[in-house]
Amino acid sequence: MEAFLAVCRAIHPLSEGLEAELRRLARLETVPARTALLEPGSVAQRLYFLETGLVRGFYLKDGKEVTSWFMPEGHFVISILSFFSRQPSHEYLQTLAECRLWSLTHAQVQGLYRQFAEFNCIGRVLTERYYVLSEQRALDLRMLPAAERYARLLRDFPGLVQQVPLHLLASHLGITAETLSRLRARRAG
Amino acid sequence: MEAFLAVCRAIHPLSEGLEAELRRLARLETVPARTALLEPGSVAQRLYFLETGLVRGFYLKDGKEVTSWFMPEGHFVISILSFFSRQPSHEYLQTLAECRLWSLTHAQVQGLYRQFAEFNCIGRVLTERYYVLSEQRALDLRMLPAAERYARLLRDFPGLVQQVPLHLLASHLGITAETLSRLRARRAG
DNA sequence: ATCCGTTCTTGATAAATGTCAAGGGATGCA
DNA sequence: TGCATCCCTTGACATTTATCAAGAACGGAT
Repeated sequence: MEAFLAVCRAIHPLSEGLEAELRRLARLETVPARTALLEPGSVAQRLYFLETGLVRGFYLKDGKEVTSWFMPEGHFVISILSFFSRQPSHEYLQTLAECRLWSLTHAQVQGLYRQFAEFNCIGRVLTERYYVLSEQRALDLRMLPAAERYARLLRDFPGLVQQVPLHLLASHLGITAETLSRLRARRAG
Repeated sequence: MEAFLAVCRAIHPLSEGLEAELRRLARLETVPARTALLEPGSVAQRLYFLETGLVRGFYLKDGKEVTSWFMPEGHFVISILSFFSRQPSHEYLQTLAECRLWSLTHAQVQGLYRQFAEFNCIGRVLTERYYVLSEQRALDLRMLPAAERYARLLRDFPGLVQQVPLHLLASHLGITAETLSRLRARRAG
């Protein structure tokens, strides 16, 4: 809870009322690895803050899983498309390790926006921040060769290679597990 | 100007003070086709609202232009990465037709956020909205075959094919002009 | 200790797409 | 009118990556 509040506070001071509401509304849950936080067909109802653990988002393409992102602890976790557009998701959210999660419902978040003007500033800055990360990911996927994308993933998420199986990394990089395996063999990395 | 204000008003009512400031600060310019609004190396200083015309964003990859997006009239136009992260851009913004543009500097936008709490709500909702569009684009690029991406581009931007040369469309779809040409020959579209 | 499933690697082959090159057709300008 | 340029198409070929298949290495469960 403190980590979550600290992220908000770093953007804009929290009024007493807002902090109290956040503490009152936020729900804590601890879930084991390989738990689904969201499944296709349902509308994303909760905004999660990942205190500890690791989460990924993925889609199915021709029956196979394509990992769209990984999110480490200290970050917010949602399906952007479903949570913001209020449409049924095509995306899965899944824990990759035991996770400690704080969450608010979509309705609660909207209520906080109405009740506390300052919360709009926090929401705006957070949205901008994750938008930038998302654009950078999309750009990398588009502009860099697979080997370089792998190198950056290693740089940006050291330890991820130890935590998740290779085929998840491969699908995130936009290549098959076989291609990634050969890539590593060539570069001895 | 009215189109710009209408988009804002549809999200949150504008106080007299905010509307007056927007009218006072916003700068109008009319520029011919093929004008650069942003070039690599400089930090994006302005947030544009495109009243009429057509704009694209593109990068250079191995010396060749890769179009990352097109934006039609009635929309906001910025380099997300440069404007939000305040880093020198790698992206070009370029008009594809004569454009009528209203714009605010980054400093002006930040000032409005500080001065008018309601503006944070507008900024938040707009950021969410474009974030969703960006995610959907990235997802399409990743999950759909090239032919389907082309079909959707035709659907989402009817008229674009008449306005811009084929190789711009191709690079936006993530394929070469030759491949797109063959694709159209096969499907007779 | 053994069995079983998962992960990772490697090889052979196929499919998709890129690259290079050439040519036709439209457009604008001298 | 003629020329230059740009746009689009098509062909031949190279390259990249996927697909299919097999097997080795590892760990957990019984």
